[in-house]
Amino acid sequence: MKSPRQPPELTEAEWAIIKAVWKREPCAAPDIQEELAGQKGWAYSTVRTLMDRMVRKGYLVSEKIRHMDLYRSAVTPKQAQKAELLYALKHAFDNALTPMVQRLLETRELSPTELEELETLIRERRKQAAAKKPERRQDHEHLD
Amino acid sequence: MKSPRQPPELTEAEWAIIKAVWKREPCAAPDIQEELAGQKGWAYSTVRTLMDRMVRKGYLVSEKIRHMDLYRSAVTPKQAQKAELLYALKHAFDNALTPMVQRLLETRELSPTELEELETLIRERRKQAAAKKPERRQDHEHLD
DNA sequence: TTGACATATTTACAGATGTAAAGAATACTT
DNA sequence: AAGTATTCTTTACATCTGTAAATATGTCAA
Repeated sequence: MKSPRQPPELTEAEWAIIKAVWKREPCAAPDIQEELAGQKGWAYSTVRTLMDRMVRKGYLVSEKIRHMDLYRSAVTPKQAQKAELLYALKHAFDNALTPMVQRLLETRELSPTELEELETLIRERRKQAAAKKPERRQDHEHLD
Repeated sequence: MKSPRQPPELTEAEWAIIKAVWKREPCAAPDIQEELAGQKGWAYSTVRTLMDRMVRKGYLVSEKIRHMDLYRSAVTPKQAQKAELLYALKHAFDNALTPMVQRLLETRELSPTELEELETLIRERRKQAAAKKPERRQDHEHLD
């Protein structure tokens, strides 16, 4: 037996699908087929199969409206992104966050703007952390 | 046909293997089997199969020394980490780096130390970038 | 040389994934 | 009502992954 990449752990094809769903939900399979026709050129049945499998996995939900199946996402972008990051963090970096960011910075040339954004990001965090210093953290707005 | 997650794109099992190889290379399959016996409890033949597949995929190389097969990694940790990051960056974040870091910061509670490390990291980068400002970038020590 | 080990090779098999054709059902148009 | 377009359902199949038993083969100690 295998432990399938925990909660949302998407494959490349699944990422394509769910991104299209996020963009147009609630939506029918043919919508997604069209949406992806350009990049993927998948046949309707392909898209459909993928979507139904994703329903079984809990990434999407579908409900039948008369003759049609309507799909919606069952995970938010946030959740899916987080899962992807956790996967990388765990396997490629043994959960060490700093090295991960470091490698990320080396991964491609950053524009001054990006660097600035990042610095601001971190500084904000630091301010926050400092502010709520005396608190027993563990539960914040982690409702995603 | 399918485009297999470009260059090094490792599965969970493969990550386990290659990390063990990095730790002990050059090494024989039984070494790795032992090394992972604890966490994974894989049979020798399992480890062996995985390793040989990884050779075919170009993640490892092996050479026969008399009666034994010696394995080495064919990709560096850096390369593998980078590939993993690129995968996440591309699929989960549409190549937008800042959002990725942002999500990463929300992904778990960061210690003040970590935050400080991160800030330093970015500041260093910024300094570098500023220094070599007038250069036509595109080619640095990106030999990984 | 004969076992006993250590190591390698072959073969298997279930489940996941990528991809889709063909056939069935429903709805829309004229 | 018949034909056409739309959507769904079934079935298929190759490849990849996780997992390993069984078998063979080379090595070394007695």
